[in-house]
Parts: sequence; C-alpha cells; structure tokens
Amino acid sequence: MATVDTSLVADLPMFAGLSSEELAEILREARSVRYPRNSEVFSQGEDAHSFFLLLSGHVRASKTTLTGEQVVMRYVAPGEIFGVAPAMRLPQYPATATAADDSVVLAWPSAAWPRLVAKFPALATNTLQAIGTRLQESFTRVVEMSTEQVEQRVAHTLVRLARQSGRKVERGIEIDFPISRQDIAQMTGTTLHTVSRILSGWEQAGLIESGRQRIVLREPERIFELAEQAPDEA
Amino acid sequence: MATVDTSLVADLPMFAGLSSEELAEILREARSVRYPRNSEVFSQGEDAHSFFLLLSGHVRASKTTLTGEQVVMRYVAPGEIFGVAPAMRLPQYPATATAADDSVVLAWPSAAWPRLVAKFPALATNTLQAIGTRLQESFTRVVEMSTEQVEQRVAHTLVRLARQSGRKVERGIEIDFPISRQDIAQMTGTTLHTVSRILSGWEQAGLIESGRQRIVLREPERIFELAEQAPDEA
DNA sequence: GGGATGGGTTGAGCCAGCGCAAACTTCCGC
DNA sequence: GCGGAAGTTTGCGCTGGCTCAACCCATCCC
Repeated sequence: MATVDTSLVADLPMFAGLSSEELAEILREARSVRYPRNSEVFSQGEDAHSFFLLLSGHVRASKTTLTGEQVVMRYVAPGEIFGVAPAMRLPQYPATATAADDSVVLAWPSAAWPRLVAKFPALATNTLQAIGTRLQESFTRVVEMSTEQVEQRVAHTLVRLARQSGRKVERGIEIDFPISRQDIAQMTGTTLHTVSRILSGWEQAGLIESGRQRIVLREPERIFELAEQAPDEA
Repeated sequence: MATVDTSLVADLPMFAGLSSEELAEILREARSVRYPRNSEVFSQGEDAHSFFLLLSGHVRASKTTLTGEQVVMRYVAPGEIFGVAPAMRLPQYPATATAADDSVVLAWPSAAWPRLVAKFPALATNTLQAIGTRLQESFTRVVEMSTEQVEQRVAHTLVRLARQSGRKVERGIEIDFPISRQDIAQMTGTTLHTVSRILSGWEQAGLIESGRQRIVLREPERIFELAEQAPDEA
C-alpha cells in the first residue's frame, strides 16, 4: 500500500475546500492500484467493496442487459471519481468498470465513506456536485437518443470524447485511449456496422483520420457542426 | 407563508436521521405553494432560486432541445424532491417543471441550502442518495433506448408509471394523473402516432383500458412480460 | 347549442439504419 | 514467420417506425 502524494490530487474538485492535512488524512485510507489494459476494476452486480479515484489511464463503465447486450455508460478521465455506489448507499455496483488503457486508481474501502463524510462534510457536497454533473450528462444522452439521428449522435459522442480526453496532435485532436467502432456503437445505441460506415464517410471527406481503435479529429469544428445542426440541413 | 406540519413529511427519506425539532427548523424556512394543473413551477434556463419538495399532485420535468423538441425526463411523485439544482451548484434549472395535476409543493430559497446542509449533514447524504437513485433511473433509460424496440420501451414506461403513481381501481391499476399519448411519446423517444397505435393494439387485446389522458392497466403482469421479453419472443 | 381547441385514431408510403454475410487488415502469441 | 484472433469495411435486402394526411371525438367556452 503505497503512500500517495497529496500534491497529485490536491487540485481536484473532489477535494475542494480541504486543507492539505485533511487531504493527507483522507489519502492515508486509500491504496493505489494498477490495472493493466482490459482488466476489470469491478463487475456489475458485485458487492460494492470500494470507491475509486482515477489517477491515470482511462476506465470504461458499461452495463449489460438481461439479454446480454452491452451499453457503454461513460469513460472515466483522470481526476474523476467512479464506482461511488457506496456514497449512494447502493450495495452493489450497477455497472462494470474496465481499464480501457493501463490505469492507476486510488481505492478506498466502502467502510471508510461514512466515516470520512462525517469528518469532512465537504466530501459530501463535492460528491453531490460530481454526481449532479453526471446526472446532467446522462440526461443529455437521453435527449440525444430521443431526438437525434445516428450520425448526429456519433458526432456528439466524438466531440465529447475529444473534449474530455482529446490530445492535440499535429494533424488534429486524437482520442487519447484505444476505442473501437464497437465501443462507439455501444455509446450511441447503434451497431458497429453503422458506426464504421459513418466514420468511413467522414474519413473520405477528410473530417477524421482513423485506424484500429484510434480516431483523430482533423476538423473538430466541422464535426461539431454535424452534431449541432438539424438533420435536414445536412 | 403557511407553517407546515412536521408529521406530513417526517417519514420521507429526505429527512431520515433528523429529529422532529431539527425537521421543524428546516421546515420553518420553506413556504408551501399551490400550483394548478398545467402551471409552471420553474422553467429551463431560469435562475435556480429555489429547491422543492412535492407534497401532493404530480410534476412533470421536461427538457426542450435547441430545435424545439420536448423530452419528458420524469414525473415527480409526492414525497420526492425536485429542482435541486442548487444542491449540485447549478446556477440555472436544467429542465422545466410543470404541474401535471393540481399540486402543492414546499419551496426553499436556494440560499438556504448551504446553511441547512452545514447544520444538518444528513441532508447532504440523503440528497446524495436521492440523486443517486435518479442517476440509476436515467442510466436505465439510456440502456432501454439503446437496446429496446419502441413497444418494449412503452411497456417499461407504463410499468414504471404504474409502480410509482398507480392507483388500484376495480378493473386494474390506473395511472394517477392525466397523461397523454404525446407525453408517453416524449418519455420513450417516439411519436404520439406510434404510441397511439401501440396502445390501441393493447386495448384491443384487453391489456389496457384508456381514454383521454387516462390509462388503466388491466393486466399489469402481461404488460410487464412485454417489457421484459426479447422482441423475437413476441 | 355551436364553434373551437386539444387529444386521439388510422391509413399509406417511405427510408434510415439494422441484420446478415463475406472479405480484408492489423496485431499478437508461439 | 505462421496462424489465429480481433477489429474493420462494405454490400444487399428488409422492416420498424417515422412522416404526412385526414378524420373523429370529447370538453370547454361563449
């Protein structure tokens, strides 16, 4: 159980309003764990033994339906908390968390939550804000799924991924972790075939550049326009 | 500003872990307001001046897109909090709240939130739990929209409405507030035409009985089966 | 009681995107 | 360097559900 340097996480919104002594006390209860790419951090339905903070890498949260279909709920970026089921008093994890790339996380045992929150009320309000943001994002997704065509949804998804986890490269903005057509299909409620067709079209048009589990937005503004415009302006 | 009887709300999850004196202190800051059917409690984009608790009636939360389409996010049942933007530090309401039926709400000024939470930390954890539940519900909806056919989604929606706001009547379970085909369409991401066709079919089959803004589930279990079964078992 | 308004029903045609199928490419382990 | 697995591309046919359109019915207000 390595000790974590407070400076690594001091500026995160999760720890806003806490002194560095308080932060140190909180971090003392966490252990840092490394998850290689494609390994599971936790699994849907499993007892929620811990809650997490992502230090580096990327983690995919996905849900599996009764009929076996997978839906990707979100990608966790470094600095975000995840697996916070204990904070909502959920006894089990509602989704599966998988390392989309080699990742390092901080993990606190669930039992620590009530104690920490009692001692540091800022944690509760910070978490409330984080969950609130996530609720808004989820609402946005419901609205998109209800009102937009597939192409628009894919565009929105790429824009969001680029904003959240984009890395500037010479030729544009690259999504900073391996992501397949299938993953995007599971984020947008379509099939990998349709995603492939759409991305091929965009590549043809010079909007993107892509390869195996790799996407570079060459013209982010034009993708953004696609995302925002009404379908019949196309 | 009427004084509110603590006994009305003492058992709500929102106030779990608070003594009746503490509860009285919290309620002292709220005023109770009546909203007639179809009136707006607050409007999307408006400054979040208050947060609310529904005492009686039903409130519909809906979002409007840039292109003018409406999506119904949820129906608030008595005892639930809503418009809790202030708790998430959202400066504006992300949705519009409309009384689906004559309703009575408790309203607290936003400014009261930080003060109340500081004094009564249980409020923060209770709210966290409420928001967490809502996040799960929203996730469920994303999954349904991603993986289910329209008929299944409508079935799921009716089952949920019946559970949340169903009233037992001789012939089955009636949704306890006026709800139109259009409303259901906006909850399921389809058109009122398609909803009308589906409900007509079910009425034909004796599964439901319906009229103007009124739906009675005559065979709730069979609707439930429709909601759960894979489309090709139909 | 007549007109208007809001909600509901039903028909006909069309197309976005799915399902199925086959082939290709890249990566990785041995 | 070979074989297999995983990811991607592309063609083709079909269909669920949308669009457009017309009409009906109940309720409410003069």
